[in-house]
Parts: sequence; C-alpha cells; structure tokens
Amino acid sequence: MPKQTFLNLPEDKRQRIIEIAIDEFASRSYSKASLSNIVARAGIAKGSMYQYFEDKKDLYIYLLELAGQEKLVFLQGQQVDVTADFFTLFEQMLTAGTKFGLEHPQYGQLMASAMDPSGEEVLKEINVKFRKMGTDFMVNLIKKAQAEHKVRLDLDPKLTGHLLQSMMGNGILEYFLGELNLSMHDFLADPESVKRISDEEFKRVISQVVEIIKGGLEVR
Amino acid sequence: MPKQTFLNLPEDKRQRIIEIAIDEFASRSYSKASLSNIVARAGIAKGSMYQYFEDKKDLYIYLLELAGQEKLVFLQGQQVDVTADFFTLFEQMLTAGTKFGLEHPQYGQLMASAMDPSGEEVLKEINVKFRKMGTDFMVNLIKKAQAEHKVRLDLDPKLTGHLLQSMMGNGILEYFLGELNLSMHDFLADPESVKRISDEEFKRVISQVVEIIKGGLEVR
DNA sequence: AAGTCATATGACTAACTGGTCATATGACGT
DNA sequence: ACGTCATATGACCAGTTAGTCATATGACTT
Repeated sequence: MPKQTFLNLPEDKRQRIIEIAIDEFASRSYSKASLSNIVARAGIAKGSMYQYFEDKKDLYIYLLELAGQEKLVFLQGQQVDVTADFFTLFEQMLTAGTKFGLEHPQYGQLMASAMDPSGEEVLKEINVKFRKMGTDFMVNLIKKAQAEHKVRLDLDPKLTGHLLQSMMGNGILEYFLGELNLSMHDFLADPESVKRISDEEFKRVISQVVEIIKGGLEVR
Repeated sequence: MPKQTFLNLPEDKRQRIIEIAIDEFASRSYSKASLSNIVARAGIAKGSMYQYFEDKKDLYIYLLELAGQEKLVFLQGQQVDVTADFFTLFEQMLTAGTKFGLEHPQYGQLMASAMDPSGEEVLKEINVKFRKMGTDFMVNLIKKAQAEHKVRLDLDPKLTGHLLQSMMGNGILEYFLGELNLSMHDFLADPESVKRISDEEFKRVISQVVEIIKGGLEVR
C-alpha cells in the first residue's frame, strides 16, 4: 500500500509517476525494473519514492492492483453477460480479455508477468494469489456448466479450468504477434503495430478457438 | 559456442561447471543468474569462465543447446512413433514432453524460459528461433492430418498449431504443481516432491487433455 | 636448465542496484 | 516574525554485477 504522502500528491504528479512506473515494470522483469530509472524519468528524487512507498515490492503490488482495477472496469464496459450460456460467456471473456491486452499493453503485460508460474521467488505469494483467483473462477464456471449438462461430466473441472485459464491470458495476443513477426517488446514499444489486425481477422481467430474448445468440452 | 579451452577441460570438471551453470540459469532468470555465483560454487576463478566462454550470453546459449540435445535424446528413448495417427502422436508427444519436464526439471525449465514470449530483450533472437522450431513442427503435423482428413479442414493450421504448442510446454506440469500446491521454485529445489503423482493420475490427465483436443479438432 | 605455451587466477573496474538519512524547503498557524 | 510539520532532496552506502588483465602455474619441448 502506498503511504498517505503519495495519496496526498497532486493528481497529475501522481498519475505521471504511476504511468512511468507501469511502463518500467511492464517492459522489464520485476528484478530488472529500476527504481533509479523510474525516479529519473519522473523527475523526482530517489528519496521521494520512499516517502510514497515502503519499497520496490510495495510499489509493484500497488501497480498490480491498479492493473486489476483497470481490467475490471474494462470488462464491465465490454459485452460480458455472466448469465449467458457457458460457451457464449467463454467467447465473450476471451474477446474481452484479448482486447484488454491489445488496448492496454502495459497493464496486460504487467498482469501476465505477475501470473507467470515461473516468476521470481520474492513474488511467490502474489503469483499464487492471482492465479488462484483466475482458476477458481474458471473452475466454478465449468462446474456450473456441467450441472446444466452443457459440458461433459467426465471432464475434471480443475484440469479443464487450468487449460482454459492458460488460454485466457495473452495466448491469442501472442498468436497475433507471431503472425506479424513482432516480439512482446516490439508491441510494448509501439502498440499501434498491431492495429493492422482487422476486425474480421480478430473475430475469426476468437471463433475458431471457441469452436475448438466447444468441440472438446460440449456434451454430445 | 564455448572456446576450445573449455572443450579441452577434463570431462568431470567440464560436467561440474555445466551442472552448476544449468542449476543457476534454471532457478533464476537470465539476468538474475549470476556468473559470480556460478564460479564460486564451481570453485573456479571468474577469469577462467571467460577463458571458456565469450560472455554470459554465450554460456547461456550453450546450455540451451545442451538442453535441446538432452530433450531430443530423451524423446528418442520414449515411445514416440512419428508415423502414428495424429492424435496418437499428440498423446505420445504430450506424455513424453511432460515426462521430460518431470524428470529433468532444470533442462525443462531452461527451455521453457527460453521460449517465454515475454523474455528478456537480449535474448529475442534465441526466443524467436526456439519458438519457430516448435510451432513449425506442430503446424506441419496439423496440415498433414488435415490432408488425411483426420483434422477439421476449416481450422487454421497456424492458429491451431499455436494453441497445441502452448500446451506442449510446461502446461501439464504446471497443473500438477498447482494441485500439489507447489511453486516452480519448490519443484526445482526438490524434484522428488512431484513423485507423489501416481502413474494412473498422470495417464488420466494426459488422456483427458487429448480427449478435449480430439473433440475439438477431429472431423465429425 | 631454459624456453614455450595453454591454462588458471583473483584483484580490479565501472556501472549499476535498492535503500537511507541528514538536511532543506515552503506552506501554514500563531 | 517565529515555529511547526509534511514533504522533497540527492549525496551516500553497502552490495552486487559482468567483464578485464597482468601475473602465475605447470606441463611439455628443446
């Protein structure tokens, strides 16, 4: 949690610091991200940073929380109907999740790296927490769909949830990047580079993935 | 490529250095892995390391090559019949790939992190090379299966290949770790901790994944 | 014994890192 | 004008890093 001092800061200064910090943590790993770099770019003194946050980890966790909130807000603005049919909901979530990654590359990357199972040891707890949230949600969805006989009853909800969960992250985005011969770094440096993907192409990819999953999971 | 000096080294010394270096690079990210640490553990002078390798990256790439060779040898020892039916081959590859990760945690982790699309910028080329190899293989397999009408013709081979490829890595292993409430670090520190997984459980998980994929891809 | 040559060494450098702290600033109340 | 107090500062610290290099070792040749 940031200290009160940070929250008392004028809006624009606070925002600038956040933006620069997000950018740093999104484009370098946690340990490689540099506080010295952030304060230099933000034009503040190193000491000030420690008036705002306890330490590096504190700052990082705060940014992750912001990213989570941002994603939540984004998802609420998208067409995601939690009462919809399982496969419809899956399609909507896949669409919304991928769009978030495309439109908010830094937040997306930040959350993706926080959920990376082979992340840094210092961040183990955070990692576990974030992944558990996502997987639990997915597992419950599947259980519900099984109760309604929409999904094969012989499938293990946990295993199936794990598989779907691994697709919900940056999976589709990575496919697009691969097709455009771009690395994640290229994309972060120039998010516009992915605007070349047409709406049709986007929809085609999502619907193919959904079809595969549907074929694999649905009761026949 | 290592320098001749390294290749001239007595077998046991060379092996010891390799083992320690693998351990270091497997358990910390490329940038966090420390040469100072490696030489200290190996009981050699820092300067010696630079008689053996050009620099850190050179060493890392060499270790990756070793890991690749090790995996190849491992796969050859497993029951993988490249002439088999597509879904049979997929099952065999999934089994063999996951087993490799279980039995050679460090090599497995090393290769997984080298293929991580959001890896470090210095390693971009290596990353691209490794991923391309894997994906190309998968894509060709799918194209062949489509020609034989074993896989739905309306599926985009590249997209489908990308999806399958993302499962072939540490996906299943990560599921097991999640079930045992272990992190990747725990597993690397104590590979035995996963021996608790019975053969039946292992087979069950693989066959469920294969069934899902089969349902999703096969011609009906 | 002298010379050669591949190999081994570790002190050293320059560049970083996260984090600290004594000091300074400047707005506010008295 | 004085005192107070939250905020801002950047020199500084101890620790780490990848990489260098003059020097030493020791086996093998002449």
